[in-house]
Amino acid sequence: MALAHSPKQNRILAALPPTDYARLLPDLDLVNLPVGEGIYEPDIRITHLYFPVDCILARLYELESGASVKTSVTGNEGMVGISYVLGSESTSARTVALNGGSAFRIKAPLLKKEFECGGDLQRLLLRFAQAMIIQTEQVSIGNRHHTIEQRLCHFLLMILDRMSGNELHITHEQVGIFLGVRRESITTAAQKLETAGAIACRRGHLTVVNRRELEEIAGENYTVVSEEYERLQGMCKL
Amino acid sequence: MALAHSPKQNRILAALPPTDYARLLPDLDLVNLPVGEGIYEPDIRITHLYFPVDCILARLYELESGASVKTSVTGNEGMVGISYVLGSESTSARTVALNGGSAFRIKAPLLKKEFECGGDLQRLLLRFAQAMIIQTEQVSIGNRHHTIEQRLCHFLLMILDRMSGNELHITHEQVGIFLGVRRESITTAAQKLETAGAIACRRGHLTVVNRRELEEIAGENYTVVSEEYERLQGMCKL
DNA sequence: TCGTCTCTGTGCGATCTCATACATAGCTGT
DNA sequence: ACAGCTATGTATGAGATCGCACAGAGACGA
Repeated sequence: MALAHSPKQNRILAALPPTDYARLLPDLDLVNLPVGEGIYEPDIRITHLYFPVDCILARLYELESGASVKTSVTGNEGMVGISYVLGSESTSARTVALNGGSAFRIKAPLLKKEFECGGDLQRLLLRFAQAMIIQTEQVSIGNRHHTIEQRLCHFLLMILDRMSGNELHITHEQVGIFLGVRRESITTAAQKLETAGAIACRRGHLTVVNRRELEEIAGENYTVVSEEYERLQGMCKL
Repeated sequence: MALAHSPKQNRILAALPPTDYARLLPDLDLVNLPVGEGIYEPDIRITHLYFPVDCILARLYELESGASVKTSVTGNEGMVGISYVLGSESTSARTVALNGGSAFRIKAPLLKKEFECGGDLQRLLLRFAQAMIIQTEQVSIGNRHHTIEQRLCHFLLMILDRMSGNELHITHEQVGIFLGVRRESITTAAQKLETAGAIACRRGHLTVVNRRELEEIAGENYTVVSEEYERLQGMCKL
């Protein structure tokens, strides 16, 4: 059900034929992205693309009112900056590191050129774009029809699928920013999940102790996304 | 601000170089899609792709609970079934005709083959995919942070941009299905918009009489999407 | 013209979430 | 150990939306 976490390499890069990978390698820089680091800012030209290795990045919208909401998260199953490849040189969302870690960085035009060659890289990136659309849609559905508790479960599962271990270093406040709700609502929802035996909270930490329970509460919504990502993952295993 | 409606042809097809278009032409069937027609159903293999000419198609999710919500709409600025091109042979959403009309239909593998040649068609379709991501994200933001009244405005604007004329044949009930809210909520929201002089309602009809007012109420949300589509449209004018 | 069906309008209590305010608890550095 | 800061817990009233119930109004065929 979950993406198996394969540490220390990005899956798309790992799935490339050796010759393709070798051609990219000289242009790939391994960089460290600390938690909270802003990768892209609204309407600022995209210059580099990122292949997460063990970090998790989130696409975050901030409204004029101060309200915010994440639309998708990406770990080592994908690439950040896909919109550049699709033909947009900037977007109106921020991209921030939800979980710190390393990523391979490459100059955007270089990767786009490789993409346009139409080989496995293209195939993998398009597949990832599709998975991202599905994820974004599921978040949208959740925003409309699910309770905060359910959305919290979904959010935790998405993160869990993209990290090793089961302990998150994150505050209720930060979770609230991503889900677009108040900190107090997260506190309340987290308490319910704690009572249900799904998670354990400590100041600034959140540990998932019963993944199955989270899936139960999240409901059908999570299944759809994970299935789409499994198909993507299947390709990466080629 | 709005996509200018250019009747009787799909914009992506119109933007293709004559030779590319000529190559596709024999495989393009002009078909009529009546209102409510289901183009794709969940988990059913996609066999054909559609280039709307004067119909509007919506991507609609239906939950087990019976709740529903649309995630994006597509008119003659795009293609329906983009997920196939991106590598998914089915999706878990339905696609339905929100507004009846004609569309060019083509066998999916044929179009994909042409896409893989990497010319202008690829460039245009990727750009459209990007615009669709932005649209989906904006819908998601609205689902989280906007009132029903605002979302109704956004919805009407998205449709208005994709049709000729300003009168929609649609019931409150149907609008409710797309926005994922009760029929009564649409009635109430529509009344407010009518009082504000933005729209006029008759049984089964909804006429936009003051577009500017709708934009005003919809707020920043609409601007972002329309800007992205303007960029796409800019490419189609090439 | 009448009856029927669909669409629209309205009211009411329940629920979820918000905004605000304030209290407590856990780190951290001196 | 203590002060100060940050994170978490709790309470209250307001607002948006829901679910349900029912009333009127427009279309349409018998």
